[in-house]
Amino acid sequence: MSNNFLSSLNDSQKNAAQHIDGSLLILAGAGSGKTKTITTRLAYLISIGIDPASILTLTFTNKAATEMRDRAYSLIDPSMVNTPPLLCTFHKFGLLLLKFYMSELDRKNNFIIIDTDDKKRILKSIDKDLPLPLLTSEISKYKNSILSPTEAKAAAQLKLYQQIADVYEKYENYLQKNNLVDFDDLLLLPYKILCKNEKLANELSEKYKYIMVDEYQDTNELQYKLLRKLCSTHNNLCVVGDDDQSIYGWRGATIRNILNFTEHFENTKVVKLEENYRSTTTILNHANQLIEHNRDRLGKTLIGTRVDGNSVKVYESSDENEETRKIVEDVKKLLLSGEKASDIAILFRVNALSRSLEEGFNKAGLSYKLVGGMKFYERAEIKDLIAYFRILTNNNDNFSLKRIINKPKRGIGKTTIDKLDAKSIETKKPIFQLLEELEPDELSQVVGKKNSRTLKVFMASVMDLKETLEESKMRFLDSFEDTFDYRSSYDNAPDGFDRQANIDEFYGYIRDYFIQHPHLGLEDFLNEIALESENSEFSDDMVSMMSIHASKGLEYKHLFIIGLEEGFFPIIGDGSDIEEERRLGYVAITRAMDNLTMSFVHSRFYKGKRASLSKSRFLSESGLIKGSLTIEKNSTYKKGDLVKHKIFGMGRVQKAVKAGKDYKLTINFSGQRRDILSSFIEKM
DNA sequence: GAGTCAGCGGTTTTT
DNA sequence: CCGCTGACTC
Repeated sequence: MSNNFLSSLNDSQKNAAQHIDGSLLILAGAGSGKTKTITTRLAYLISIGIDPASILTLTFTNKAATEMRDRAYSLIDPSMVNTPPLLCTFHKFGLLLLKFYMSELDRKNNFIIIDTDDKKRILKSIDKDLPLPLLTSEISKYKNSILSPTEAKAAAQLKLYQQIADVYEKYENYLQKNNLVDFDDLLLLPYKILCKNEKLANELSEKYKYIMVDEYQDTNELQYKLLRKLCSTHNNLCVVGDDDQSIYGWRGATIRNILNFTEHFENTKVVKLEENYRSTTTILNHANQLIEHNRDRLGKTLIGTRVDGNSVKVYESSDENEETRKIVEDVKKLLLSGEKASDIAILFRVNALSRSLEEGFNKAGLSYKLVGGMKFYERAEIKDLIAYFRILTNNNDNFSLKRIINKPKRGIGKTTIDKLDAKSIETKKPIFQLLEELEPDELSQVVGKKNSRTLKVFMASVMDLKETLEESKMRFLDSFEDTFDYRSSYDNAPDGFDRQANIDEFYGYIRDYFIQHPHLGLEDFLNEIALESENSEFSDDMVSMMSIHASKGLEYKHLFIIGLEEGFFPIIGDGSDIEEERRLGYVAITRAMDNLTMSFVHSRFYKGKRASLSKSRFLSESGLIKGSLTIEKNSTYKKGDLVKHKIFGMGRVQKAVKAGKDYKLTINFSGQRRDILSSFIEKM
């Protein structure tokens, strides 16, 4: 094996890559060669004789896992490696553990993974009055804080939260009964198993002696605890992340994991990767200025390695049409000058802002791709097929059965389903079993004669299909269509063409899977795709449009960020976190390599109304425009407000006394107290 | 049970 | 403005 893979690293990168034992925190700024560093470390560990099977690398997305695997394998001489190191997403790792050790929780390992949509449907069926977004997020929070329904109930003070805890309990029972597992369970259940069986926990910890985690700033409480268990015998945990790029707080990630890493794990070595190889120094300069306004950070400044450029522009437009016109013009010029469309991207904080852009691009005849729309597996027709396949592998899956019991339409409506549900609860048997076991006249008593006949015919087809599946999984797909005519049910639908194309693609995909994995069955396929979001191919040469969240990890030579207006970016109001908004701004700016254009408008048409807007504070904070003019001068101040002074920098208000139009403020500037009039202060 | 229409609410997204 | 939900009719 060649060891010269280290030679292309800079000193800090090398320092991190050659670290062997003990905990390591790599603070990797945007564009600082993060992936290169940890893939090199992986190769390095193997090159010095550490058993690849003892190295575990965890990522968040399949995309990151694939990219890392590719890059790591290109560094390793495959002939040296017997077992490749395990490199996968957190959830995939959880799934593997559950497949092996589910019995520790007295559950069978033929469970089915449900997605967010399934979860919502189940919750809705348990309680249709409580607001669904609250329910889903609260239950997720409970699970991520390892709170059982009983504990959640005990902790609930308000009636609302008692109700939520109640639904949580029913939801958990439902999952257990149907042997379903949600995404949170893929982390929670392994954790429970490791808590329950200490011997096993130690064995696993011994097995995975070297653990690496990517994007550590996006881990949640549960992931941290799981990691703790896994490192309990060695403390060889290497995490990579950037506290300034933590943008998933709203879905449970806790930035504290990375901020407190050195306290969580003893004798941590910290390596900062601050050299940025991506952007011009001008761009970096503005990114740095912006993020400086945050308080909760470890503190790190990106150092440019590229030349300074005249590379940042601000566009001011009266409305979104003018904004679009300017961008379309710029994009046209870039393309004419020979730039590749795939080197150009437009980012926005809110997906709704893509509309006027899309119109403008269409009018101008420019092709574009909108990243992150409806996912393949979220399409109704695909979900229907998955539901069909699920009931074939898991008879307990009432939920999937109900989804397809009337698809294609066979005259079974809500009332009938309700009756079956009631009977299912009464007899404590899954609907599938009822339909199978009850004699036709018994079933008639539940749902009526006509429905009974329909359902019996339906069941006979399902059972036939099950048999075919056992005999030959390849023949099964044809039999499926022959029996249920699912594809042809879209023959005359208005959007039938697209849907049938999706169905064909899906069938093709399954066939391919069966060919690739002759020893694996339908059940394996289902669990595989549950964790998979399609990686849209980046081969098309088109201009990309996407949310800032979707842009994470990507880079573009020419970047436009639109919608820099208060309310759109940053979003303000409850549930929004200004520091996280600012990190989003930082992520957005640091996607740009050569040219960056930031755009704001005076008014925008949104939610059916035209709203007048003021420019984003981020424009002044990043030093792109002279600020203060648009900052509200007569706003009120109170204790705890974050403020900024031209000379003294950022501080927090300790006391505010009204003095005429102004306030007299006592401000704490990093330990230094000063009294300053509010007219000299910018509110953050 | 299936199709139609008013009314409501509408950050960010991966697994 | 646009898409989804739920009440209402055939």
